[in-house]
Amino acid sequence: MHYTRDNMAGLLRSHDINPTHQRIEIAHALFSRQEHLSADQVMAIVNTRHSETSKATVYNTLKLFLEKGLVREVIVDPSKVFFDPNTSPHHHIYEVDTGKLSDIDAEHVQISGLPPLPTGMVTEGIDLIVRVRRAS
Amino acid sequence: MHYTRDNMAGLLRSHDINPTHQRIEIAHALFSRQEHLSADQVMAIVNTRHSETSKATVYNTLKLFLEKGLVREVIVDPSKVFFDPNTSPHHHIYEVDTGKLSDIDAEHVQISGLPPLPTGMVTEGIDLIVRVRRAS
DNA sequence: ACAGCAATCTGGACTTTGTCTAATATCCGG
DNA sequence: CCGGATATTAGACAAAGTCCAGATTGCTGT
Repeated sequence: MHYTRDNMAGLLRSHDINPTHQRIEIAHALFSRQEHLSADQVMAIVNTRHSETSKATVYNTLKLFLEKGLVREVIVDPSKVFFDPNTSPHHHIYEVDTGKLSDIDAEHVQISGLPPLPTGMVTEGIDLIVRVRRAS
Repeated sequence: MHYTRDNMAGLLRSHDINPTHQRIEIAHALFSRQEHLSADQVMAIVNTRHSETSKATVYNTLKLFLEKGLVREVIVDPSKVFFDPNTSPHHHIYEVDTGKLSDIDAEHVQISGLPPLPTGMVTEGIDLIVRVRRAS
């Protein structure tokens, strides 16, 4: 299945998002690349094409996608948030010197021995980040 | 053992840090509380006392402490970095609605099944963050 | 077609966190 | 007490993100 703009409209609708021109472009930027992009990068990509999309819209749209479960937020760099079109359970490897971020499939990763949560709390998600750097 | 300012001087020296007045105050803020503090919070605490410490010094000092292994950085909130005086291996629970951050001792937590690292890479650290919220 | 209305988009001002710089202050050895 | 290295400072700056009031878009019913 390819990530055409038409398919993006369907994807948005299936997540209860009104598929506007700008939203389709932003979704396309994320899904056609299958990469982790910052808001900045999304804006740059979307604005190399014909139509201009404002900063406010990029941020609003990414937040909307997040709420609707279309993308995931990855917080590894203190200076910017990355948005991840892969919402299946997985973890991340972060190369601290280059900023490169890649996925680890959660399928074979086992985390055991976590203490019980405080009462009345539910888990929203577990983020596992392996920070690596080039051996010196 | 109490976290007096005198003991802070020793702690700093043992980490190869010249114990100046400002550095002692900042270390004291972190270690006497044993809490996760942001740069902002550190500055607020340090400046309620007699002496004023500039923003630049607070940031410089926290970065220095980080390099010297005196504190650890915790990246869970896109808008600010927390500094953790606990450098022993441990993980974190983050309450997404309140911003409260607490420790999970790593002793009994087992993480298995991680894939091999790309060649030439070494692990700098593994961050495990359990994001929780009040059940609704 | 088109008036009315809700949803969306926009530029730009604003906030916050953090960095940088050049000048000043402090400390220490001789 | 001089001189150099180390530390601190105020304030300008940068980057990410938020907010708002006004303009656009795209339905809906007639």
